Amino acid sequence: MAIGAKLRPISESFTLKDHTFKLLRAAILEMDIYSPDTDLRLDERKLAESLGISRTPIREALARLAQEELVHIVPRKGVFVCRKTREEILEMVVTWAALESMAARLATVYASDSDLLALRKFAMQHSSDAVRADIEEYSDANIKFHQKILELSGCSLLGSTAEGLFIHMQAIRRRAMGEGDRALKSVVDHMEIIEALLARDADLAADRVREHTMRLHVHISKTWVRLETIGSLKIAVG
Amino acid sequence: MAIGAKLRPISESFTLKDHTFKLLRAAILEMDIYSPDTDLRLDERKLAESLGISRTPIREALARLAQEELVHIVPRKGVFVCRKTREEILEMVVTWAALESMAARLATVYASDSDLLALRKFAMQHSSDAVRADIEEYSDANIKFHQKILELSGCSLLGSTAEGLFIHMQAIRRRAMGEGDRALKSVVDHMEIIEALLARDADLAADRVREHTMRLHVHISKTWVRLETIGSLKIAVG
DNA sequence: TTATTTTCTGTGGTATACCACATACCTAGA
DNA sequence: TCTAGGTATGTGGTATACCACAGAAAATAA
Repeated sequence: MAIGAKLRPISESFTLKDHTFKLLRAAILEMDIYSPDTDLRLDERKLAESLGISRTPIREALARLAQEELVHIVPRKGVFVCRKTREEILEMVVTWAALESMAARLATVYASDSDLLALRKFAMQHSSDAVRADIEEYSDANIKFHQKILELSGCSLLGSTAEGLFIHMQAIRRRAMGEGDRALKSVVDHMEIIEALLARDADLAADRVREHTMRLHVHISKTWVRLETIGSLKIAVG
Repeated sequence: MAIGAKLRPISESFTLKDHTFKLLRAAILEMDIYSPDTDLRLDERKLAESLGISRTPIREALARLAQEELVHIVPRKGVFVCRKTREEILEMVVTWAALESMAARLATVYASDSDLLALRKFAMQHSSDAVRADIEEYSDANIKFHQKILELSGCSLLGSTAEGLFIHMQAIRRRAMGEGDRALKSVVDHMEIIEALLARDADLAADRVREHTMRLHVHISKTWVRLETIGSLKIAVG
C-alpha cells in the first residue's frame, strides 16, 4: 500500500485559535467559578507561555469567549471569568425553560417512539442514583436528560442556543440538586414529562417541561440570597 | 467653576475592536444578504485599509462575528458573510417563537397596564400601514412590536438571546410580509395578543404569540422552496 | 491540443514589537 | 508622619512582518 493511503487530512483546517477556544472553554467549565477564593483572572501572556504559543490566537479565542459572555475583557485591566449574578442566573433558567419547553412540544411530533422509550429507559436507570442520594451521579444524568429533550426536538438551533447557557446551568443544577429533596422530586417530574411525550400531548409536555424548570427558578430565587454579592465581587468594572 | 467639573470620561474604554465589531455588524445588517449577486466576501486587508487601522482589531471583531455565526472564517480561503439555509431559517423562527412565547407569558405578570396600553396604541397606529399595503413601513413596526413584547417580559436575556436571531429575522419578516395578505392577518394577530396580555391570561398570551410566529414558520416552509439552493451557494466549504 | 508541472499571487494564521494606560510603589517635601 | 508627585511595572490594544497553504495562472512536456 502506498504511503499516505490511509492518512487523513490533519484534522482539516486545524487552527490554534479554535483549539485554544475549546481548551479555555473546557477549562472554565471545570473551574469552580462560584467559589469565593477562585482566581478569576486570565493572563494572556501566562496562557501563551504555558500553551507554548503566541498571544494572538489566545486573544482571538478570548474575543470569542467574551462574545459568549463567558469572560469580561476590561481594557488595560485584565480578562476575568464571568461570574453571573443571581438575577442573571434566574434569567438563564427562564430562557432555558423557554427553549426546552418548545423542544418538548416539537418532540411530541418529531421524536420516534423508540427514541422516547430509550429516554425513559435512561431516566429509569438513573432514578436509583437519586434514591441513593448519589447527587453527583444523578446530577450528570439529570443534565443529560434535559439535553436529550432538546435533541429530540429535531431543531438543532434550540440545542445550540441552550448550549451557551449550559455551562452555567450545569453549575447551577449541581448546586441546587443537593438542596432539599429536589433529586427525588426531579425523578417524578422527569417521568411525567416522558409520559406526556409518549402520549404525544404537545401542550402537556411543553407545560410540564416549563414547570419543571421553573421550579428550579423558584427554588433559586427563594434559596440563593447571598450569590448576588459574590457575583458582583470583582466584576463591577466596566 | 473648577476645570473638569463637567468633563465626562472619554467614552470609557473605547477600543477599536469593539467599534469595528459594531460597524461590521451594522454593515451586514444593511446588506441584502440573500440577493444572489451580493459579494459575501470580507477581506481583512481591505477592511483594514478602508478603516485606516491594522488587521489585528479587525480580526478580533471577525472572531466575535464568527461566534455569532454571522460570518464563516475559512482558513486560507476567506471570510464570508453567512447565508442561512431554508432549514436554518426555519429553526430560527422556531427558536424565536420559543423565546417570545415565554416573554409574553412573563409579560402578563410583570408588564404594567400602562406599558401594555402603550403597546396597543403603537400597534393601532401602525395598523393603517398594513391596510395601505405600505409594507416597508409596516414591516418595521411589526418587528418593533415583537421586540417590545420581549422587553416587557422583564427578562433581558430573552431579548438579548433573540437579538442574535434578529438580524436574520428582520430580513425574513420583510420578505415574507409582502407575500399574500400576511400584513392584514398580522394586525389581527397582534391585537389578539395584546388582549390576552391585558387580560393577564398567561397561557393564552403564550399560545397566541407562539402560534403567530409559527404561522410565519408554516408560510416559509410552504413558500420558500428555492432559498436552500441559494443559501448553500458558496458557503458549502466546512 | 491536452495534460501536467511549476510558479505566482493572495488569503488567513501566527509571532513579535511597541504603545497607552492603570496601578502600586517609592521618594521628596511639608 | 503624612501627602503630593514621580517612577516602575504590568496589562490589554495595536501595528507590523512573516508564514503556510490554496488556487489560479503560466510554463512545459506529451
